[in-house]
Amino acid sequence: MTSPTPIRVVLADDERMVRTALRAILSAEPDLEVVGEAATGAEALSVVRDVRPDVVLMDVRMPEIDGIRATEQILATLDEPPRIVVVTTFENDSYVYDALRAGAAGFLLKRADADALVQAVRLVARSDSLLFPAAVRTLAAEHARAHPAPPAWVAKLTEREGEVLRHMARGLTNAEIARRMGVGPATVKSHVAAVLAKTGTRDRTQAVIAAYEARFLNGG
Amino acid sequence: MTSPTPIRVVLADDERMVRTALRAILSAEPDLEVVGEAATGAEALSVVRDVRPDVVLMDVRMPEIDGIRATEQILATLDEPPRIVVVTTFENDSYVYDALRAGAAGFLLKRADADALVQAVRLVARSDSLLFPAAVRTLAAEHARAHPAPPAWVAKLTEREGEVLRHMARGLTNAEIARRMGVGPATVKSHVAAVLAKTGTRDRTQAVIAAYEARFLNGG
DNA sequence: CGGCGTCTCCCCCGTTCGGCGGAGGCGGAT
DNA sequence: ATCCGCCTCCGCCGAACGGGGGAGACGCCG
Repeated sequence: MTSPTPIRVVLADDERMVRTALRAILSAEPDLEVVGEAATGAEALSVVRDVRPDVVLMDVRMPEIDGIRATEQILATLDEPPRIVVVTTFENDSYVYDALRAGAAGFLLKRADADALVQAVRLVARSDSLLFPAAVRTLAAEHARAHPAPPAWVAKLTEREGEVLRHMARGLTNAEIARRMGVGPATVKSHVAAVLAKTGTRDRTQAVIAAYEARFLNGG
Repeated sequence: MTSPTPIRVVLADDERMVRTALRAILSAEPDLEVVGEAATGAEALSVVRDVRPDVVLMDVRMPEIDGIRATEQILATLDEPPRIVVVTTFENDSYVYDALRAGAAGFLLKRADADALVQAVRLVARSDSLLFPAAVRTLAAEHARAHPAPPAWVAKLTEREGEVLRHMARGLTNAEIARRMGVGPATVKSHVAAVLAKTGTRDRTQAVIAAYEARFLNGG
């Protein structure tokens, strides 16, 4: 059942102890072979280019180039790139998203036990026919589309104008906004006019549209 | 390295041949044991309740109760539920999302080779410390928020009313909408009134808000 | 001190909007 | 043949809206 040629693995982590531990775990398996190590993202790039491994265990936090960027560059520059498993200590969500978007084949926590580690390596080496393959990428892409950079006018709104826009985006009239904010209707009119000017819109409807497009509303 | 007690697996698929094939593959591994089979979602539920497996390979399409619902119910009703791997022929995105949302531990294509299959079973049995665990759930949750069920009023809008609402949501006035649609302003007024009535809103701004909240606009 | 931005409020004016009721034509369903 | 839904349009009215211009108060900063 064991394949004739072992799975060639490169370890990229700035801490020597981590590399040593990983090497010890992987070397105990006859079908796995650690063929290189790197302590920085840049080093990882050149090592991978030289030894052409099947799998890379890539730490996120590393000097010079972090693991995410190293992953991107490896996948972008090599013809038949290795499968890359991003390794980190904490399951920071944005790391996971970044790793997915960068094209990593998997995401592994350092607290994972030895058995999970070796099975992860075998798994990613075997291709992505398993466990949320391509679809996970589309999820990550969707996540990226869901968090675009906000337009410039958002920062230019004063606090009061922002409040008014929020109320406008809830469908309130000027009079209602005035009541809720404890000011006169004329004041609200002024704020609305300022909002229209800064958003480059001509009426409250267009302003609300702009607010939605800019994802100006936090809840919703 | 092999654990003393084998991993207990239940197969749920309405096609006998698939079950036989899976059983053949899994039985060849000393650390895996097929302890039950089910041909329907309902059957899967009772079998799992009886034999208490570690892992369930669950087909999506099944009579009576589909695999997704069966997964939901198993996870909801059992105290220490098994890890469930959803199996299907095509990598339909919505299936993947549904599986994730239902709480499945993995997603497997039927075209996956035997080795990938057994490693998948071993992997999910070993817990989710690996390959996009909890974070994948949050992604799925985000996807669910991004694609909620549209409100009832969407279906009740006539074609013309829908067009008008789209134009309203682009910030056009009644007169502009009338020009673009090649009708009189009075006609647009009628359509707008109908839209307001059916959406339960009192002015165009609130209607546009409703359109955005309902994701009535396809692009954007 | 003197500008500057912000928040507050005022008046006037024309436009737009939304609510009301009505009407005719057209096509599908019963 | 009749009803019903949809699309098309009409007039009238009050309310809300947006533009214009202005003004006083406050605080910040150079």
